[in-house]
Amino acid sequence: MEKKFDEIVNHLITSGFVYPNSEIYGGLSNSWDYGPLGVELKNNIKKAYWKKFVQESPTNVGIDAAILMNPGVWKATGHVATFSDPLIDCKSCHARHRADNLIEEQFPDVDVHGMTQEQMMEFIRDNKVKCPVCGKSDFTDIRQFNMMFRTHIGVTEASESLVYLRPETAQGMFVNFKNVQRSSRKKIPFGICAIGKSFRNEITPGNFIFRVREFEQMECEFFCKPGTDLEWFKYWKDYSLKFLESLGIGEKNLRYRDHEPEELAFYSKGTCDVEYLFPGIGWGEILGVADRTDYDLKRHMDASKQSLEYLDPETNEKYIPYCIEPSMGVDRIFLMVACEAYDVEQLENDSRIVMHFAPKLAPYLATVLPLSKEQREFARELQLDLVKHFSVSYDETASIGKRYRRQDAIGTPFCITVDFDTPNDKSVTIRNRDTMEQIRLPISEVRAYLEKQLEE
RNA sequence: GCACCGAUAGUUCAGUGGUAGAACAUCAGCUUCCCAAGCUGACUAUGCGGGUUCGAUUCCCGUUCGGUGCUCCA
Repeated sequence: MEKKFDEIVNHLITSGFVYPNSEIYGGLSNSWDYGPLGVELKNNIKKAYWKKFVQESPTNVGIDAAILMNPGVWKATGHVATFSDPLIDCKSCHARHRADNLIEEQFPDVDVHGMTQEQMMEFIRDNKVKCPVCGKSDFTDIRQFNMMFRTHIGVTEASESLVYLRPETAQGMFVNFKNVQRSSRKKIPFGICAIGKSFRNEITPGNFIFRVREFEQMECEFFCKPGTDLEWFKYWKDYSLKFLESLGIGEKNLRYRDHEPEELAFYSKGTCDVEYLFPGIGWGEILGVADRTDYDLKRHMDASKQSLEYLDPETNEKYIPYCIEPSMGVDRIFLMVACEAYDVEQLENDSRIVMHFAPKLAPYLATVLPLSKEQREFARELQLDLVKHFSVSYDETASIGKRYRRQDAIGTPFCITVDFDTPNDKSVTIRNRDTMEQIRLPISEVRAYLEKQLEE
């Protein structure tokens, strides 16, 4: 059955995965909260990332850097200057344009990049640059849209205390390059990973949690010797794609997309996205692997006057490492996993929603259900025993069939039923959501069984 | 940011310038017990703020949120 994006969103909102932010006050645009099920799923995604990129990687280590950083960081990287667009509106038809693009398109010989905002405005006025939509030349002033959120340290709002909410976690890794290298005694090549919130004042957010202003990133800055960057680029590209596949995403719904030279970010020599085919929306970026070269470390060296060079102990060579960055959005992976898992099963007279999460991602790995309330004690005891090791819920209301369906709708892979025989044979029935198979297992073996399912 | 469209229980949908209905869901009781059974009952809604009016959920204005298109996407 064809999946509909709106229905998936609706299911996520009504069943406790995601809520509209500050809803009782009318909400805050493009802000979402994660509910009881959502936070479990999200944590499981992050756990899977950490396992794959840090714990199972012989080269990588992790850090957790602060959201607020010395503003010098963002001046050095070019984010303060470049991370903003000079936008201009046509007074006649209200179309919005980028001032630099307008000039570039109509006067290809002019070097817009060297122009200040005032110079661009002057140029547009003097040369009667036209609005490509209506052809008139009547524009508002240029307004800078800096995408970095600002706040202040201290109680006074003096400009000296201006700080930014980080627009990417990456810089926490770059500025800690030396600390990590020294304290962990890592040799090039090695990587630093982090999971954390980033903030961007997007002009046009939308599509549920796909593009939001506050989001969570999982990034890795992998440092290698200049000249080896291309092969590492390919390595992390493949590694990242395999990671997504390990979350249960079908191969046919994933693809690589190389960035064209003109769409490359200001720091990047080459970028390749991995995209997912969202139902009803189309291909959307899930992660990007970028060759950031030595751009960041070099900028930080220049600005901080600190050496971030690496001394190769074998060759006694000194160099600034190149950096390959696989970067992905937790919220986008969340949405992708939910879309992939969502399924509407047609039955004879009605239908039911089934979320086919991989066991390691499911909000609840299992639930314990007493067949009738007579088995309540046994069932509770088993559940309390299992929650020491897994996320396991309990439900005793309504018929057993209805309870199975509830668990299907939130993607619980295993239902453990305590029945009339359990007190005698000390066994329970485990139902598999995907195969619908039921097996009878002694209570003492349930834990090992679930353990095994998690590994697969 | 601009233009257009929309907003009624948790969900899907009725309806009305004069007491807002249903189904499903949820909860409780009875009953049954391995895939949404049944019966009885309970809970819950006109996004927010103004205006017109004797009276507005309904008409008008603003706003918020969402959707679509444009623009943008480091």
